[in-house]
Amino acid sequence: MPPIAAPRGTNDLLPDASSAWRWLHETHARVVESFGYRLVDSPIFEHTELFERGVGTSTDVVEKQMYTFTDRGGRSLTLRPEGTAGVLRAVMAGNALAEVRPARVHYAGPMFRSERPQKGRYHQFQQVGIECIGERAAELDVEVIEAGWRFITALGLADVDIQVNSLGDLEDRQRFREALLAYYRPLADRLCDDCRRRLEVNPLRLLDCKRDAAPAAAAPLITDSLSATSAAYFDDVLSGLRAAGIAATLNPRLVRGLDYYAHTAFEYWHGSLQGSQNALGGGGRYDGLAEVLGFASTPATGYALGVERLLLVARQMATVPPSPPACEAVVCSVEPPQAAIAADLARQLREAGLRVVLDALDRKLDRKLRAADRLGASAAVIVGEDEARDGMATVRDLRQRTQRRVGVAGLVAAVRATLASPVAG
RNA sequence: GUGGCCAUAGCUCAGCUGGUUAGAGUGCCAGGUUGUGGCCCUGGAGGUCGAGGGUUCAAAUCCCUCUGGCCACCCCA
Repeated sequence: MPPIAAPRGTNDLLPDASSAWRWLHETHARVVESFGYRLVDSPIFEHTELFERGVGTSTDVVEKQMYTFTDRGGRSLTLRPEGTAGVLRAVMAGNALAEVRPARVHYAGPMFRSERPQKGRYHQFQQVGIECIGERAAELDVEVIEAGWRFITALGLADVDIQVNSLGDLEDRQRFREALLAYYRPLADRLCDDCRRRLEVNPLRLLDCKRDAAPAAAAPLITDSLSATSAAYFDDVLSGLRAAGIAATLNPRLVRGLDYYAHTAFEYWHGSLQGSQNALGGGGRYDGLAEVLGFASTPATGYALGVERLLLVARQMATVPPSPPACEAVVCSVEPPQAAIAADLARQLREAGLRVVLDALDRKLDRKLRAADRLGASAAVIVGEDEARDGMATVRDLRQRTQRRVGVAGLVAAVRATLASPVAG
């Protein structure tokens, strides 16, 4: 019988990988908390309706990418395909806005989409994100874009390309959609299959056809359809970005098709990401979402970033810090009779706050010291027959290859001193 | 969901147009005499060649199906 494999499109995080993840999550929390964002967590599954309404029934995500199941009460539940809808629901349901407005929250966790897996795209993937809920103001859009940019920069990823656009409000977009259709309909015969489908389903997507860029070149731009108010709002965002010293590329073809999106839309691009996965993540203003979910109309803005993609680039750029060693010290017995003493010394060191591995296995000391090396320990505590008899322990500095014998009472101090000693070479 | 490439030891890979007991490096375990490591030497364990079926005297090698990975597209993080 073949061993059971991991399900398709999932990843196991073994220790080296998970330390990279911890680094990323801690960096994200540190950066966005410096902007006053606080951590929230919402369920990994929700009522299917939340995503049908919150992501949009006609989108691919909802049409064919959701992991949906029926629970024992006959309710339809879905593993979350994205974070915003659930976090917004949680914040609104918890009435957090009654306390502080806007509410600034961040989150991190797994999302699920059953798309064909590829590098940087999985069935279960992780996102980190922030949401700023409760006010419509250009400066908040700028704040969100800046926070994401600072985070990516803190990971050591240079050359991030921020793409921004404005989708205007609902009326602007309606007007634009008509202009777009008026332009594209006469060209229908010359469009690729995908684009003919987009013409019906999601006209805004026509603009970034990858097969034939020619039709889009002369197409109308949303920026030309913006009302004076919307245009002014967008100008405020752009000048805010400039004032914050953030270089952003104006991209009039950057779109989001859903009705509850409004005004600012943006993506973080990185040159080393190829083809269809050029974005590290993106975000924008979604003033209409709360209402769609049945809550009081509430403006909001936020971003979501793909952890696998960030790490893909970080590994490529070699900015991921090395995994910390498993422990600081290894306690080795020399022969089986000293095993109990060694275990006791290990316990004392742990109680003093050190990270300690006990090696009381029945094998030769040289193997134990070699294993201690591989664990990355800086110190070894050796207990043999002599030490046991005299109530002593040998504390060895594995980096400097020096050692001294100390009384058991002075062990913690001696190990601490060894760990604090400078690394040779 | 559509199309293409791929799948050999824990890891990285070799194995010519089908031919006997499938190899290397690395890692792992052990030994190089008495309780001292990152190097070196020696030995050992570990693979039903992704799974199932077919062609053949003979399949890791050819054919089909499935599973998984990668790439392009759709879409997205």
